Amino acid sequence: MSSSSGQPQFRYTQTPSKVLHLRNLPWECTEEELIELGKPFGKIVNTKCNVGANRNQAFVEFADLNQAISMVSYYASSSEPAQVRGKTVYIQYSNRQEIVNNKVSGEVAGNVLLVTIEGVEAGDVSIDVIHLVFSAFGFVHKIATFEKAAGFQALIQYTDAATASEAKNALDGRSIPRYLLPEHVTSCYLRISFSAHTDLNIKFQSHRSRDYTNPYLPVNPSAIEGNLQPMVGPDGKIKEPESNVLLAAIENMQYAVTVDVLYTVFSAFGTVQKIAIFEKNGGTQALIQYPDVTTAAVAKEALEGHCIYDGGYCKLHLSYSRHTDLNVKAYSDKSRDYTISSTGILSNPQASSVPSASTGWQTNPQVAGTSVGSIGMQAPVPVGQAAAWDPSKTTFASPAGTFPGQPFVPSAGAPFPTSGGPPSAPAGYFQAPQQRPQYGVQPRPASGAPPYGQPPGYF
DNA sequence: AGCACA
Repeated sequence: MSSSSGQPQFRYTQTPSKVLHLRNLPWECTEEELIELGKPFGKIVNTKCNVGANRNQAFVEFADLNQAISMVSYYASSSEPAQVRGKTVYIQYSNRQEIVNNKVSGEVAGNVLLVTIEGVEAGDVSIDVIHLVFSAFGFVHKIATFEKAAGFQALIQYTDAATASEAKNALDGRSIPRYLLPEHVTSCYLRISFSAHTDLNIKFQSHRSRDYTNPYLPVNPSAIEGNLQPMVGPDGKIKEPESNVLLAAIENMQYAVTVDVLYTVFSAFGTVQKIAIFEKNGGTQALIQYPDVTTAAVAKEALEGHCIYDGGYCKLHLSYSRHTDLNVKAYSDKSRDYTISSTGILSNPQASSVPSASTGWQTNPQVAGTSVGSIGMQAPVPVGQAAAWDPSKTTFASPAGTFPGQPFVPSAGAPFPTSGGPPSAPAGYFQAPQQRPQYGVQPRPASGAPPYGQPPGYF
């Protein structure tokens, strides 16, 4: 029955809805344009474009009813009509209270992108390359990569949906630049949709996932990076290749870090063959040699960013050295060679001449990009300071060799229990080892610290 | 210029 009387075809007094119905939109009006239009009035949580026979209608849904009311009210009394691309847009409340089943998942704009990288295997594109590519559009908060039936995929979290949309629009269907890819990769197309996620839960920094907002997130010890390709850093530079020798830059060195201390810390992961400590660029660095790359990699992953002492003291930044075999003095206050039979060392504890391990090392100044937080540790105790006190410490002007008879004990030379610690429990090694009571050493700054025997308040 | 499930 056609009713010309009765209900009006269109209601002019519509019940407000947080969903607005837009008409007379330009051809293929995008969601971004709708968001742009409605953004001044509130938060748009959903849209539906290209509605109607002419596909020139749309719905936008605000988070709050009052936001929709404010938009309708504004344009009801405005002399300037709402416009998209210069076309006047007519706005009214929708007769529904929410947009239902707006789009298939993947079309709803969100701040997290789901990126499928076609034509490659997981090992072909590093997370650093992904980070580099997607950082062009804004700060990338987090990345998680995984392999599914669809192929190699990555979730990339931006600050907001607008940034994610920009990246999606620019990169969807495009290929990662060839120079960022291994040579055998011929094509590498990105298929990008929106993820339903809003905040990724990254548990570890690893070769599969990153949280760039949380530098204190621990590195996953089991996530050793593959050695297939030279890794490209976030800045596009090639990372140093793996090595059995680690370069440790020691930051915030408030307490003395001696050969013995380093030996203890790094022995938790395997046999330490050689150690050399030296000054570089005003800071203290050390080279630690393991028998093999794997051990070094485990130690690097586990220790990077951790502090030898609680309170942020003596923070380690580890990278791979270019060295493979250190040429160090068997025993000095700055170096140790544990591969040499201990008997010979004992017989000649090197009483005279200034130790010179601080020179002659080509060192790699770059430190690993990821900085990770300290692990829980007890009060800063300058362990090892007594047994391996460094007399040539920068500001303390004591001539080398004048320190009386260091009770050096080789191999067991670390002044506290060493070795045998399972790599899975490096934390135990950061518990400040027991102090040697006979020395009565109290924690004190390494720089300018008096040797044992000096009273406190020496400065 | 006028309400969307497919």
